[in-house]
Amino acid sequence: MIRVFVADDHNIVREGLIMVLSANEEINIVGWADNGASAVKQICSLKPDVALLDISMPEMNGILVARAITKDCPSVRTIILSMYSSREYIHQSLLAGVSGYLLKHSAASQLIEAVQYVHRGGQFFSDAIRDIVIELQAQPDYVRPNPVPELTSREIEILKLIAKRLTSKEISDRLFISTRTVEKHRENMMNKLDLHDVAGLVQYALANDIEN
Amino acid sequence: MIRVFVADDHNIVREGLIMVLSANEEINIVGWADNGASAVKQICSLKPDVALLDISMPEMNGILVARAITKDCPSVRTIILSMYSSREYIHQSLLAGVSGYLLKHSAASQLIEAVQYVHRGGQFFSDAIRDIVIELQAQPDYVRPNPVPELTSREIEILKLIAKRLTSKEISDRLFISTRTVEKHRENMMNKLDLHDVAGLVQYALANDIEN
DNA sequence: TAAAAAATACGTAGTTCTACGTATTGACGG
DNA sequence: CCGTCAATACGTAGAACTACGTATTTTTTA
Repeated sequence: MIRVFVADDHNIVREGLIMVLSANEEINIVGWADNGASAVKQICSLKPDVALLDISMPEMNGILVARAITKDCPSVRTIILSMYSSREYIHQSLLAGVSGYLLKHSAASQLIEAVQYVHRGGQFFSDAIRDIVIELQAQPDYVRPNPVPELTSREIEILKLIAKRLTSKEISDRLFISTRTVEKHRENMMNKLDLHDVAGLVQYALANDIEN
Repeated sequence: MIRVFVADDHNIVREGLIMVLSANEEINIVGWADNGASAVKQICSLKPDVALLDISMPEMNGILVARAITKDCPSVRTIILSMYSSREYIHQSLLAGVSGYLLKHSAASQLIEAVQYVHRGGQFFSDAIRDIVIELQAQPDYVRPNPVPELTSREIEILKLIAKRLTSKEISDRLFISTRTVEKHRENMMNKLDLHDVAGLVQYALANDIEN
């Protein structure tokens, strides 16, 4: 039996994943989570063989979860499950020590295959991203465990408003701080994330469930 | 038996949805599609009772599919399944004549419930969006079947570049046209879509699979 | 308690975008 | 052949953002 943990904040999607996985008699779902923090906590106590992690989750994204798992309970192998094949995500995932990266576009059979393969000690990547993985692993700086840039709570607060399309002026009015301060936070965030415009910040916010 | 059709381009997600739905003995999955165009074609020939439509799909997004279904085979009831609760999506969906709008955050049980409820002739909306629905339906202009704004091919071409974060200048250099022309296209798109900044355009592009 | 990080604020300069216009050309349909 | 639409281009004005700075206060942490 392969003991599997599933973390995805979209309930419908997660329950579907569990159904698909459970249909295979070799797989046993030992737990699930709908947010990153809870995933880390549970995974470290349940010690599943394989943890399937969605990237976009509240509290802590899947890549950060993988990083924490790799550090604190390296016996658990992690597979990232994502909608996006962005180079940056793949890079960060590799640095976080994942054993696989699957796209939600992949067939369900690949999901099973990936779990089995990774459980046997292999690495599994969707076709579409295999090339990128190889390329990244060949890079000399591959080892650099470039920490996923952390935003401060104030920055996140402001990012939420930016994601709602408020202007710096509107944000400063709402938070009773100066426009220049908002702009500075904006600037700091862009520096941390290596972004250069609002659209980038908004996308980052959406990709990391920084909303509401 | 309720005959259900599922359209979602993420294979893993779709197969999961089918598993979840099939587990209910009242529901029978009669078909599926991984893109909007194929969905329309199949739905109109299969005539399921209920069609579950993801918004973000290649070729044609779920809202456009719903619109086509409402027009060509109104006996089929449609439910939108989306990650986002954006006011605009909800508005467009209502105008497209959908019978329900579910968030992927909802529990799988809600999915079943929604299918059953809609099949019985009701409308089903996730909690988080019910308020918005009510508010929108109360608006005097609710009936206005504001056609989903169509972008011209040139506009889409430019939108792709905007989504890649090129500035108007960079785009104009690449397409050998004037910066002012690019800005005009930008302006026209924003008018059509009722958006007011780049981030909105980028999001629209992503939501409608206008990429690559 | 001393050092580091976070939040605050301001300056200046330049770039980019947004929102109003107008206008010409070519293509297509009626 | 006329009207409409798409694509092109330009003007002007102002708003908003980006990218460099510096600096003070508070909070957190080592």
